[in-house]
Amino acid sequence: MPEVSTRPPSARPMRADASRNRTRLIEAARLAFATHGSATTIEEIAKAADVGVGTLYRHFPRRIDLVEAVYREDVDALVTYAVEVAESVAPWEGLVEWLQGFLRYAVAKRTFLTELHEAFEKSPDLALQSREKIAAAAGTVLKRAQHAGLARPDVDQQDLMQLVGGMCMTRNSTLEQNIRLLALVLDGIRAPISGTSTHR
Amino acid sequence: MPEVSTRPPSARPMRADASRNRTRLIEAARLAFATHGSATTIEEIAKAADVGVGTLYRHFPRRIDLVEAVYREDVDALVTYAVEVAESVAPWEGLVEWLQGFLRYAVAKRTFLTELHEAFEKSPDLALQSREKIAAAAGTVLKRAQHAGLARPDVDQQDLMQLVGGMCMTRNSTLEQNIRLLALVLDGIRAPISGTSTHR
DNA sequence: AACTATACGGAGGCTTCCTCCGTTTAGCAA
DNA sequence: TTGCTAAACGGAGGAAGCCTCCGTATAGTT
Repeated sequence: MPEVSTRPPSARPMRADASRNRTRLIEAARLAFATHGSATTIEEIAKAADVGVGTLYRHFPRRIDLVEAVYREDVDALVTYAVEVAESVAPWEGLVEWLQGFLRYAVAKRTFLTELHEAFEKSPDLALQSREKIAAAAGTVLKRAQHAGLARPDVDQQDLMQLVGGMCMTRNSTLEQNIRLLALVLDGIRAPISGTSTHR
Repeated sequence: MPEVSTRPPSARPMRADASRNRTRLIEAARLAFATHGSATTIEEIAKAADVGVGTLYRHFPRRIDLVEAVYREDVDALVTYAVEVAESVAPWEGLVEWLQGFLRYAVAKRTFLTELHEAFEKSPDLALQSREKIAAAAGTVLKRAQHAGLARPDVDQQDLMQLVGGMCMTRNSTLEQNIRLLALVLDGIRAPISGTSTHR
């Protein structure tokens, strides 16, 4: 995991101080959002990173750019996790496990998700991009289960994430409740066993 | 539906001008939130109601109080709808119909829901109260289906609304997608038919 | 008609956002 | 090392929204 900037590689590489500040800003933002949610002020982040506001704005012209930088790493982690699961766990169990991992992430990052939700409102693009990545990850594990004949073929990753992602959006949901609801959803997704129903 | 204030009935009734302004403020807020979502400014609402900001703040000290006033009517309508459905439609079909009504509401009010979501963050109380009312409405239709043996008994109204409510929170969901997902959820909720599975 | 509790309005202070531009410095070349 | 300059820094200050405060107006009562 090289400490690399998110700039087009064509241009001259970023100056050392700039690159350093960029990193510190993202870390400061991550901490601040996790602590104060959407009540976080820009100045607060700049201060925590020991940098002037001007510098912050050059790196991240809009608040959402900062949110995105923080979020991107999380999304990548979820994608990686999907690949790992697909390589090491049986199809149906892999699907279940990844979805549970998703729920754990969502609950752990609750405070940050609030900020994220607001960011999505102003710039639908960010929502779209990350949504696609996550959907792709979900697709990885879902399709395996479908090919194995264990999940209904008429459900796609978009639907799945709309459902599972949605239930994380509500503030006062516990991990336990979400896991329980996931089980319900999975009952709806599981391919019907031909012949006798063995529900539960 | 009498045009009544939300004040404790013990005190002297509100002065006529005050009551009138209160009503106008709520209507202005409803329109503004529906149009501009959470970008709505307080001053904008006051102006639309043809009232000074001072007056607005006396009636609704916190932004959220205004949001709540608008929201309360919507919640009440959903509650009423649940009762109507319970009186005139068969148990399972009634459950389905009310939930579809809920989805229609959520999609139609999408812009307002954004504002609502932010309001919930700052004051969890509002979230709780209305959540309970909606859950009660859901309970009305859900319990009928359960008593008729058509819905799994181990699902409660909280879970149901967490699931169905959640999927409305995402910005880019269409009514069609939500209806489709609802069908999926209902498949998970429907009591298993003993003997042969007739899924789909 | 007079009285007063109740309500109104908007100027202004406060906070946060974001831009602009004078100052500093990293990195390079001689 | 020294000098040069493109790149980066920083924070003052204007813009915008939030909310309070208090002098003014009026509904409702006697």
